[in-house]
Amino acid sequence: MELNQFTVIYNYSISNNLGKEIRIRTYKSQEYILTAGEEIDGFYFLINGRYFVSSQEITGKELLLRYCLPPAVMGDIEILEGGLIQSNCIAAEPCTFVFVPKWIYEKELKYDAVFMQILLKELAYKLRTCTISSRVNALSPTNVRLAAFLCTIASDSDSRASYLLTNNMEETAALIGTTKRHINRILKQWTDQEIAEREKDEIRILQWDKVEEISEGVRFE
Amino acid sequence: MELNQFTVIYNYSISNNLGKEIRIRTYKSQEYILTAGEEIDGFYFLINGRYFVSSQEITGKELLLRYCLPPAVMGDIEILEGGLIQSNCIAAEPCTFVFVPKWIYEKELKYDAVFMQILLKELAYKLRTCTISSRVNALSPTNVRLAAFLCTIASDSDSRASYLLTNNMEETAALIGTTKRHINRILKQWTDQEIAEREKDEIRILQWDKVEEISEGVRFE
DNA sequence: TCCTCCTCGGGACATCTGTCCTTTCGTAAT
DNA sequence: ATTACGAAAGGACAGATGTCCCGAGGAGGA
Repeated sequence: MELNQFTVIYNYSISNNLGKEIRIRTYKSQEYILTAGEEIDGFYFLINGRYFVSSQEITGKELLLRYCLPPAVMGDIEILEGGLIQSNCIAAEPCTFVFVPKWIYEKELKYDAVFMQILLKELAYKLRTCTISSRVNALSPTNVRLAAFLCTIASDSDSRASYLLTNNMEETAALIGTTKRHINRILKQWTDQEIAEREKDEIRILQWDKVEEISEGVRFE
Repeated sequence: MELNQFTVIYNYSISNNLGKEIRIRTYKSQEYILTAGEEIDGFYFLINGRYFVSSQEITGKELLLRYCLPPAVMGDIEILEGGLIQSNCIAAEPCTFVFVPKWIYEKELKYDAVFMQILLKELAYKLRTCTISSRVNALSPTNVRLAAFLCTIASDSDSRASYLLTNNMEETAALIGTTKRHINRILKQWTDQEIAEREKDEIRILQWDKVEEISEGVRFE
């Protein structure tokens, strides 16, 4: 898993006496890790926790782009293109990163095939999923997106029980490019049709086959 | 410009006697270069022409993702992630590519830092622009998107005369995630307000400052 | 010239979706 | 226990947007 990444960096750190330059950085839940518009200082390799990436319009509106689990890399676009930070990255739970300062990359890692392969895979993955969610958000109405979202998540983990927690609703809404209000509207329809039911602070899906059907086969992966 | 890419590949081709494996491939306007779901056979480096990339939903609906000018690379996601072709790539005008078979990449280029840097930059660029258009499409109403689109294009070339040709309308609509009908609706508003005017088969912007204003500062780059 | 076909602009309509606001409910402090 | 605050669900409304469709005009063939 994430050890691959760590291994590469670790090897470098000993073979080049750079161990003291590579740091572990930790963030509390909800803490901003990167802020759009600021200067990037290096690569961040997530080895523990979960963060989300959100992109902001000049107008202030915001779109949640994706959740990231280990292994994930922050800072790649910025360092490769030499620009400012593109998106806000916020810890969704306590997060631990291996931090590699930019100058180490410029001096050493830039010419390391293994390290570059890691970056390439990460970028290819991000680009593929970004393309998909862009397309899904643009083309499918919200109920399809919501169903597709649930099906996508459900195929990862397999506890097909209660995915939507009321707390997540706002984030879920942002992730599929809509509002909490509208999610509620759809959920109301579903509960009326007994596809789902509400409980204290969670929404339970009763008929996955219906949700599957609503999703029209659309997925986020 | 695109010679950088060609140079790397060219160097390899002589130093490794691979010249005969690297081919020039040409496509006619409107010809499919890559078709989603098929197997990828190598990298394609655009050295001449223009193509567009469109992504298709299972449902058949389609979203135009971007136009590509030289230098641009096709096949990166697929080869790096080892999957099938993700999107349709269609020549918008006659196109010339340098084609590098997959096995040459696997055997040689995979370990070449310069080649990998090219891929990294290309991927970073695509990811950045994909993120932006995803966000803009999701958050801004269509009139803002259209204005932003025009402003983005206008800042590239500088003939601020007649950007929207009636022929392009369908594509333009797909590119900003809407329908031709709706573009027409907006254009009607603009002509009523004398922001634009229609001519035979083109739309001329009369007041760029108004378009600028409508765009709310949103851009696709 | 006339007919046919095709495309384009735009009318009519339905519906999707966001915003604003009210009501309800639960929690925590007094 | 009571009160006050805040969060959540959902009603009402307006606006944005897609679909369907029709009439007009242009291009090409008979």
